[in-house]
Amino acid sequence: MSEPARYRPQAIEQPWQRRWQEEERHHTPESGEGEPYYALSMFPYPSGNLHMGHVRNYVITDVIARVQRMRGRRVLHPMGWDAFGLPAENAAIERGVDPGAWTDRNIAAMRSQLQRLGLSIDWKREVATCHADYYRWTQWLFLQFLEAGLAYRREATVNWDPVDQTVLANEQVDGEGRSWRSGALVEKRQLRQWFLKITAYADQLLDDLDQLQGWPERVRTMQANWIGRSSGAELRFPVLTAAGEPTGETIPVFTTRADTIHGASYVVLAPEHPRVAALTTPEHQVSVEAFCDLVSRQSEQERIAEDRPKRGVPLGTSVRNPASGEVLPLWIADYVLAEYGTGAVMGVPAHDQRDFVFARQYELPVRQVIIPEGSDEHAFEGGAWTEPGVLIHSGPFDGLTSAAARKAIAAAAAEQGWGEERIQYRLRDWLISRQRYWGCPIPVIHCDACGVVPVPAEQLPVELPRDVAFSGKGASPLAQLESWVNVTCPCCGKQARRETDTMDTFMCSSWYFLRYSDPTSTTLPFGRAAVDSWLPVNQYVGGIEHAILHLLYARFFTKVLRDRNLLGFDEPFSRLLTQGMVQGITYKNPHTGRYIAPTEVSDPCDPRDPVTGEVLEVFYEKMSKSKHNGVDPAVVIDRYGADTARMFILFKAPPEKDLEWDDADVEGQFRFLQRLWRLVEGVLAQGISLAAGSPAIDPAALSEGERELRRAVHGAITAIDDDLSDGHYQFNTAVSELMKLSNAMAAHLEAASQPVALEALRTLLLLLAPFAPHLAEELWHRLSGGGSVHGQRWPVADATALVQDTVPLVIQVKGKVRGQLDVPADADRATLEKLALASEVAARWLEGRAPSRVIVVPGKLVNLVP
RNA sequence: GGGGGCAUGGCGGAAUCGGUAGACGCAGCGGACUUAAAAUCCGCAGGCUGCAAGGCUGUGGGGGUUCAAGUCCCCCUGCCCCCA
Repeated sequence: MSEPARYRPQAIEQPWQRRWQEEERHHTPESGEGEPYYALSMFPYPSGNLHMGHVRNYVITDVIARVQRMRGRRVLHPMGWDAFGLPAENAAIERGVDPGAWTDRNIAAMRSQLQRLGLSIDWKREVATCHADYYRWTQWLFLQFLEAGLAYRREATVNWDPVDQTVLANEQVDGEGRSWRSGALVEKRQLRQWFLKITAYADQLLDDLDQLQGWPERVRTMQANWIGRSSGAELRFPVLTAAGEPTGETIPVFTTRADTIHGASYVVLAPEHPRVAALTTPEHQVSVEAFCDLVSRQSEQERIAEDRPKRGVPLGTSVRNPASGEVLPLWIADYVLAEYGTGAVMGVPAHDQRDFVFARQYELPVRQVIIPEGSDEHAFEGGAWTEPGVLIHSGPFDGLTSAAARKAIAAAAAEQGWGEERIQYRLRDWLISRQRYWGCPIPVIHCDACGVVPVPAEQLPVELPRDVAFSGKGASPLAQLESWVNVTCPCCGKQARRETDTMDTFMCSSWYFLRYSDPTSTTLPFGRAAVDSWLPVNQYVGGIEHAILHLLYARFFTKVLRDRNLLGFDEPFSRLLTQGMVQGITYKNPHTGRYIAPTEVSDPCDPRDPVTGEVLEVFYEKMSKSKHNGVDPAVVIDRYGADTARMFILFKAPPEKDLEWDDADVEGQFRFLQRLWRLVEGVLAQGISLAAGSPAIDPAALSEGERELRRAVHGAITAIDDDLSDGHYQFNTAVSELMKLSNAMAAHLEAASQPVALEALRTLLLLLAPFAPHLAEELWHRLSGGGSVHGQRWPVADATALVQDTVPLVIQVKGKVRGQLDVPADADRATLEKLALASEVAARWLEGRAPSRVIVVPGKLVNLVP
């Protein structure tokens, strides 16, 4: 007899991948039987290197897609590339390569790495946001926003690198406010930029979170907090002349604590507030300008952190408290932000901690107007009293509770014309302008005569020019390219200039999931029928780092496009799974702070610095180059095959949790697949084949071992169905069920009759197929299964196979387990009680006394309480 | 500072509705096979105690509800995330 073939994934995986591709096995059925199912992974940035986080993401989605196919659904499982962004432009600046060519090379490299994982992706629907046939429609959608009045331009603050003379993205500014490239201290500059009016949808984005029951609670909470709806009042403080007469101008402030207005002892504007210069008296001009200059160099984080000192200067002008009539000084301070609310607040030191700190610093009066309910005035050693209470020193409002006073004061303000109730959001409009080359050009033209003119739809796309010089300095490369900038106005035909800003890449990723439904459309970004039939996405899978921005923007786009009649649903993603990080074992020298590569650690049980011999810290952290703790998926696949990598990553941790990469566990997973291979080799040697189909099983004629095997088979189906049910995916326990089934088969298969053995083998391979698609296919083929294992129907559990004659019954005495009894599975409560009382255990522990109480849980236990 | 989450063997993790804690795997130990090793197969395994049967104890700590608590309630400690 010849040596049985060994499991060599390297020999079977690529041939099957090629064959699946030839058979177009993963193409999306546009019509036919079965409900549509849309399984989607967040698309990657094409860095050129696939990392383990990607692998985890795409394998999870792939298992879901494969199971749904076997359950008879028509599955859309696409992939694409979030392909605009800074790295390509940096490569251009540093190495002179063309960003487009660089990106395309990376896409090709990552696509082939992804394909090695055996993912059931329909590559015919691939999109790349940097290709003109895609960004043409990003531009078209921008024009929809413009037409709807949801895109507008205004002055906003940008990070300005004074050395490179260029605008920086927030990510390019480090924690100390320095440019990542030049190291210069970054300045704030005002620039006219494009915004999308996401605040117009704030209420819907908040309210519709209730529809998203298939999303993790914490993601919904994070979005709700980000939107930050708060109800309060806008109150207007009249500006006074030096002589104390009203000028007619008022300063509007937003507050959630209108009840404290009588405690206001000053009013503060943000340093960027547009009225600052006009409201500064000549003698304060120098100090105000100096202060504004200082603040412009601070990050927002520094400005509003509660533990930082608050700084400010007076403008010299006074305002009148509209409630008390009192004259108050007008200040500017770093802790007030121009972007939030009205860019002005009333300072109430007694009842707001930041105002309190500020008032102490500048010796402004602290006046208490709220006291704790049922108490006297209290002293302020600790700081402000910020809880609600009862009003004092508040004229007609004395004695009201905070809640009642907020209503009453807002009502009085409305009646007297100095304010009204108002809803305020923390959410700000979305700044989409980037002064960068490698992004989607904003399709508008600036004409001296006609103003902002949208590029006519038939002239789209506005293509990125290819003949560009990248210096990394000065204005965006687009703005420096006169031949591109100078155009004629589509309206009047006169000389005009192109918009040179490109879009935030979040624009491109806010609709790619819609494009997959109709990826080749040349008349619209997607057809209405196609988008409505595939969406909303049944299951979206991606990292928690996108919990706020990407998911919020995608929801916003969906709602706007719905209102433009381009699609017919409210929310894009029905279910969301946020997978955890993949962490690598990390060695660090606690004294030098240096990270040591695992290959340099000679003894992992006693890890020491290879140079100094010091004992190293060992922990798990997100894989990254700088920490030398990364594991290359390609290396793992080369060594063990894609199936082992897939199985390991699914088995090692539940999907939402962080996963600690462990080579020994990978090895263990490989051993499991080898055992399956040997199991099948063993039955092949006996001449067993699946070609005969599924011969009938006579339940009455089964041996005890056969019945046990069938219990394992159908128990596995039941358990895995449960583990893979919508919204509570537990791939780790599903894999462990496969292991249990394989263990049971190893014990009972040889002695089993052919029909029972065939049922077990068939089921094992079907259940394995979504997890280890190559091995399942190969074994299916070797057993002459006929067709592809991936074209088979998901198995259905036979409940009668799970039935047992006797079941173990636990005997408890006063809640403690004292013994076990085999009892008939169908015994009723009275019988169980009788059997328990008659047991040896009862006799021993009750010592002849009758129990005062007996609790019977059929199928589980009897608890005897003395 | 506010909001949310988590804490189970040496390790990763299981455990429907409160009902046998530790499934499955890794590492470990013992045995078989082998000249030997690897691979493979069989077995053991929370801790303490006992020759054994067994007993006691045990899900970060403390209290509570219950016949019964990893699971529910209150307090505390530690870690993580988000917003400040």
